[in-house]
Amino acid sequence: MKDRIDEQLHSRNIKPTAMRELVLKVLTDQKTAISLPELELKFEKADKATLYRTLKTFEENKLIHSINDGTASVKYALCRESCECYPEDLHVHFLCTVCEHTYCLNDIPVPKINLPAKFRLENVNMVVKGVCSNCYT
Amino acid sequence: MKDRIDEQLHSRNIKPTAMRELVLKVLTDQKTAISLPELELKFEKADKATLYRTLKTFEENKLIHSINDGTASVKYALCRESCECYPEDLHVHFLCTVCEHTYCLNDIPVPKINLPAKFRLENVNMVVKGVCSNCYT
DNA sequence: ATGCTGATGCAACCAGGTTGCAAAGTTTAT
DNA sequence: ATAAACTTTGCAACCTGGTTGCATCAGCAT
Ligand SMILES: [Mn+2]
Ligand SMILES: [Mn+2]
Ligand SMILES: [Zn+2]
Ligand SMILES: [Zn+2]
Repeated sequence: MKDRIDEQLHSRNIKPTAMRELVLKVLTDQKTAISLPELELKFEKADKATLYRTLKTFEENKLIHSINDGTASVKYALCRESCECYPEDLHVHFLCTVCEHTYCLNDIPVPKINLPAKFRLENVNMVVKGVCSNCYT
Repeated sequence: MKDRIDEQLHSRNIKPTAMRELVLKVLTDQKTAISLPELELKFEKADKATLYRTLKTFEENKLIHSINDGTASVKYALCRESCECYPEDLHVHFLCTVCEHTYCLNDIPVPKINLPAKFRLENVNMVVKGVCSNCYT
């Protein structure tokens, strides 16, 4: 288990500290994306700033990606093994208005957009809001 | 001028107060979307809470729509005359990473997405980040 | 004029995010 | 082995955008 975690960290050139292993473990166990405040709650006693910087490190090294779902807090989720966060790697996200969970729709790539002349695309954030299958009536 | 403004307010069932006229005037003159903090700066002396509530009223009545571009602050821009903010009315937004302006790409509708089974779509926020034509090198 | 309703202004508050700095831990050089 | 250099952590403080409670004010109906 720990081996697998450390391997993941190593593959993204992140030094495996105790804190980082714990955070990555939490992220791995998540089925939906998690925010910094939510992450704090996963620990008995953990420093917000450290978690914040851990997430930043993870994101900079493309171990995780951030999602702006329009709620108060940014969510984070693991990148796939092969992900380099290029526009063509991106997928759609889904925010359920009932359970408030944010899903990575890994199988749904962000559609290609034809921008006006002389607009250069670098990144895309596409979030669909609605009701998820768990909350479906 | 004022006639036009009041007409717009009236068409969305918003009582035309002095404050609202001023705010709508600012929004009309904007070429790019504007945030609450930016809106505050447009006035010599204006109350944040009032502006906040004005924007909320405008949004609830579909005179404006909000844009979550991933920056610290939510942006607002006028809806088109015919807009009812249904999913099929939505367009793509563009955040320039150089000038930091957020554009409504009114001519680019948000592409239709096929969600997984039993996911119901209610709304979509699609923001492209990159370099705009003004900042294009 | 009087009273009702909604809009405004002010102040205080809240939460997420961010930073400075010193202590602790790790790596590298001598 | 020891010291120096660098990285990570923990704590506290701070900033900012957003939000709310409440008293006052303006407009409209009676
Ligand atoms: Mn995702
Ligand atoms: Mn728009
Ligand atoms: Zn749900
Ligand atoms: Zn630009």
